[in-house]
Amino acid sequence: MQDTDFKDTRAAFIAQWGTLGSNWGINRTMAQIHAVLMVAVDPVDTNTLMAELKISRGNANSNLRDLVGWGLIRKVTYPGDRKEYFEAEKDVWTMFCIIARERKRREIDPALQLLKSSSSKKFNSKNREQQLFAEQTKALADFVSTADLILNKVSRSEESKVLPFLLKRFK
Amino acid sequence: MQDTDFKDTRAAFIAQWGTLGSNWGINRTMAQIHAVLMVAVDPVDTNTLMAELKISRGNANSNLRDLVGWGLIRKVTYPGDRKEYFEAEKDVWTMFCIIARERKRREIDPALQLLKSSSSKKFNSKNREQQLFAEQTKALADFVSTADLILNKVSRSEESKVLPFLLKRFK
DNA sequence: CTAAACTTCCAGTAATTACTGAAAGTTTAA
DNA sequence: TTAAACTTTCAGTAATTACTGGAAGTTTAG
Repeated sequence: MQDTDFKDTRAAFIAQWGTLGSNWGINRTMAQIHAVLMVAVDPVDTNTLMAELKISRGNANSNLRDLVGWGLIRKVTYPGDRKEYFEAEKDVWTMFCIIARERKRREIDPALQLLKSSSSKKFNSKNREQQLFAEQTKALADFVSTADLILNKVSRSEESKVLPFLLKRFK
Repeated sequence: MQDTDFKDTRAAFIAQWGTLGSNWGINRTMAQIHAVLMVAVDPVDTNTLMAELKISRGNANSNLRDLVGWGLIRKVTYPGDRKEYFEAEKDVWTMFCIIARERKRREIDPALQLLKSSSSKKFNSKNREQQLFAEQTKALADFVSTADLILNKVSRSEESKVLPFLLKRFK
């Protein structure tokens, strides 16, 4: 493959990863930085990212901070070099587990708490509206709890144990 | 439960459902309309939604259209009444399957197509950068394919067959 | 201590996304 | 065929979210 073709392929991948992210509530730039780091042979410094993605220092800095916060990338420093470099977790299963756990913590847990507290109130059983509300929030709470439990457990398992098993069961 | 308390509980639920939606790339209003309809005893008309959520006719109309497009709600009309009413699919498992299938179709499929085409290019095996790119996009493509396959199969199963099984296996 | 090399913060601005409201369109009943 | 009752569209605007760039902060070497 020619270098120019490779550049195009790589650029398309980075762009698409950005789109995917933004469809799932993650900002485009953050997802793109992640994409660049995932396919980088060596750790990359801020200036290089700024140049590659044409973004400002502030933007790069804050998205890098967020990615470190997620645990999807880490800072790397070399002795005698003051610059910070960044490298991504490259193992796809590990990435999946990190994302699953973080989204659980940040979004599912609070929602679940509200669903549980909503559904466990003392409702007026003579009131059809209250009854339906109780039923529906209970059903949602149960579903989310169960899904959460499963995801939780799956994301603590080894890929080699979970995926082959699920595939066999559901393929 | 007093009516005023119930109103608060219901309002908190609707607000939270909106937040949850917006964290997952679905606009707040659309999620809130969905919440209102999920806990509504009878089908609801546009004017009622506009009043409850304090939104304009245009906003209500376009979000209702989108929800119908997702298959999460449907139009209901009554003979001799010109107004359109809307009711939500209330079964939680059915909702989950609808959402899973739609997001697959709209987002996963296109991403997967790019990942597959990226990873299957003829790379220069002497070039370390191209090699890593090939490996990484292949790993992503494989993972997404597998996850997609599983989700696909799960979302076509009956809740009563899937969840108890998964729970038993992973609890 | 001081300056160079770098990182972080943040007020202001740009870009994106969502919403409004009025006008145009549609359907139905008489 | 008309007008009332309703739905849809869309240009303009508001709200939200993301980004820029410079100023302030931090670290390190000499």
